[in-house]
Amino acid sequence: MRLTHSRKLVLDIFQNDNALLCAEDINKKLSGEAIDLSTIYRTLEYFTNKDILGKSTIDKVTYYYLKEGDHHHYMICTDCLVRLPIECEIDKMLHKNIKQYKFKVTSHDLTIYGYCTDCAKNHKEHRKSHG
Amino acid sequence: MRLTHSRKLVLDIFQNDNALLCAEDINKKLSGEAIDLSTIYRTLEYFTNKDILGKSTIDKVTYYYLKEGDHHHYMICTDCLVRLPIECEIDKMLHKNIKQYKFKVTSHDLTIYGYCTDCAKNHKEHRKSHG
DNA sequence: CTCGATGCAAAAGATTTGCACCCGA
DNA sequence: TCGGGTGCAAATCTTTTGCATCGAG
Repeated sequence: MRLTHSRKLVLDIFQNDNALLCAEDINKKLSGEAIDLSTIYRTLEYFTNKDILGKSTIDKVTYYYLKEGDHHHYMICTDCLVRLPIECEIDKMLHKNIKQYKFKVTSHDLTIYGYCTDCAKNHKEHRKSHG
Repeated sequence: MRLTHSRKLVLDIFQNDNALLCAEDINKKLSGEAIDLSTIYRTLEYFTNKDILGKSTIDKVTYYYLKEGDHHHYMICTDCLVRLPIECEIDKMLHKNIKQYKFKVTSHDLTIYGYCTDCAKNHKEHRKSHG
């Protein structure tokens, strides 16, 4: 494993910002020391193969995250895009389905959409002021 | 709702073939009576908004399916695209997260990916035959 | 020194959009 | 008739790839 300059930079970003990040996000966070987008993609692929990063696709865009711990799901506020992590109990939930169908699960996607406390409040006020 | 020629054709395809289909799949199945791809996309979007079709994304490609019944989630075989319906217990699973964060859920997406019994078997054989 | 890593530009592939024309209700 | 539907071409957007050069081990 070659620990090149680019790879260090990318890894640092994930370590300083424990979030879901897409290639473009990383590109922006590198404003000072630019890395080519294609290199970023290759680096993300590289770390994913090494099981250092995991990935999850939202709306045709692939987001990556540090694979410390289990996996991540979020409740996403569709107003302010804040992400609130949730504990995943999918495996438990699926248990009987998997048995019944003898299905071999390789991955799953789960995302919850809605409003966080603040945005829910604003929405109510907003709606009031409009009738 | 305007039931145009194109829309009838697309709907027919889903009714004759209860499967996951992407825009390109539909385009191919229309070999006789061609519809422009952009129209197919617009038609699929249209039916999705009308809640007649549901969609699910695999590998950056959006697949559509007839929405029989209200709230369905599926385990999808990424080899043969067969769909196995699963009972949704997300609300139960989220209960404590929602309380903790005071989050107002509006919707959620859940899809399970993996291999059905047959494809899992083929995969194993495939792997064997390659080493 | 060598081979993998990188930058650059261009390609690929799915999906969207602008616009003029067409057709179903 | 008229506003939504359609075809065509071009644009968009994310991601991938070819190739010459660079640099870590």
